[in-house]
Amino acid sequence: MSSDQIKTRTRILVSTQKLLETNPTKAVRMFDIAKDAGLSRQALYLHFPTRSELLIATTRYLDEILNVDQRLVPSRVAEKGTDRLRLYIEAWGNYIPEIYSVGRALMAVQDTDDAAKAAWEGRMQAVREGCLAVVKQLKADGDLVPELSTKQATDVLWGLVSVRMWEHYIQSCKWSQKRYIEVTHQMARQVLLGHA
Amino acid sequence: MSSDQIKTRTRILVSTQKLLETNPTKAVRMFDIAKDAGLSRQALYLHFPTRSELLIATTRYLDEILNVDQRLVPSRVAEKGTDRLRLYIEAWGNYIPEIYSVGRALMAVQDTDDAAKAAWEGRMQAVREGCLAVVKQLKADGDLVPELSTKQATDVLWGLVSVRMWEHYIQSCKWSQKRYIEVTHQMARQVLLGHA
DNA sequence: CGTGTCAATTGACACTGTGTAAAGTTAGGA
DNA sequence: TCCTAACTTTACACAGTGTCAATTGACACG
Repeated sequence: MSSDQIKTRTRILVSTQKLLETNPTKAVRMFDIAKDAGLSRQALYLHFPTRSELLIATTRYLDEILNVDQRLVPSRVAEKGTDRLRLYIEAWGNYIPEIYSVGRALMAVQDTDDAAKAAWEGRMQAVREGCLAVVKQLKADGDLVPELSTKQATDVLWGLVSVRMWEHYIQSCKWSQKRYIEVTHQMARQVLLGHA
Repeated sequence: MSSDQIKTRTRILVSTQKLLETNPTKAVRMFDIAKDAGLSRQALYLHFPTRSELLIATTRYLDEILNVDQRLVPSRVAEKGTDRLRLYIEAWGNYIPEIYSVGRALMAVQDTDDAAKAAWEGRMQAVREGCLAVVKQLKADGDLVPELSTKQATDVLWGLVSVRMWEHYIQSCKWSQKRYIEVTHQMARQVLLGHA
């Protein structure tokens, strides 16, 4: 009974992710998701109160099955700040493409839905925490360029690793994921450490 | 007759800009614009075929009355590449806040409207041209860091001065416009020239 | 003075997509 | 056998965009 409910719910989440992934251009409607998950549009509302909540749940689900936390462990345990910086950019930067489709949909509804806005901002705030930790360690190591305050440095790094920047390099500039990581790392070093 | 038509059209454009500016949070509907411009919602369609076209026309109108081209002249006539870089960042970076409200609305409909997408991308492509010109001059001066190709350097500068980055620093990080310009300039120097 | 034209109005309607509501179906478990 | 949970079908409310037809009011021209 309960395990069956979980199955349907999961099926919906999987369908949502899949459709967002495969239709980067067209809008994915509740109807499309329902069809793909094999139930009626109305039945979706038995599991998720609104489209926004469904999108939010899908990002959470992705975070879970893709193991964000675990991916960030290597950077967190690095001893040197510079290593931590590199590992953080690699981990998060390589995670972005996996959540981008859903993230994009979530960003799109932020203007019309407060819950979606809060969810996405919370998500991004967590990224900022990661940046802050990196910056603090760089500072402790005496590697942080003196002109930048901790807040400024964090905000700068946060911007460099933002989803929008990834979007810019990958979509608008057609860079490879590999180059994106390299250049972002290079830029972060140059700006935060004052040299390559 | 004709001048009267132009007046109404302009009134609509002004209302559109004004409403987008004053309601950064809420969606501005055709009804709202019509009310503000003092005519019926349907009458808007006598001047603009769709909401997207209205938004596009509004950005063009803004470009015109705010004199983008003229603002970019100083950077274009600079003799040294480094001066050109600074002047470009100042001119464009200080222009962004003036078009942001409309640009934001235009970005928001890109998923659903191809014309809007093309218009905005064209707009951004023009910015890229500006970046390219800056990079070429830096390279001609021998000031460009050797690791970056012209394309790479252009894409990087393009990203640094993108509307999304401005949004990030001004909205998410609550930076002042002044600091935004300073830090962006600093970052551009560091990344493109290899030093501050 | 009448006529034509043009901007705009009013009222009605089609369409899309989200979300709600009610009544009925089906399968499994006590 | 009865109950319950999950789901279905049908129907509808609502918002917002875009279309259409008939009408009005002003103004210019001969």
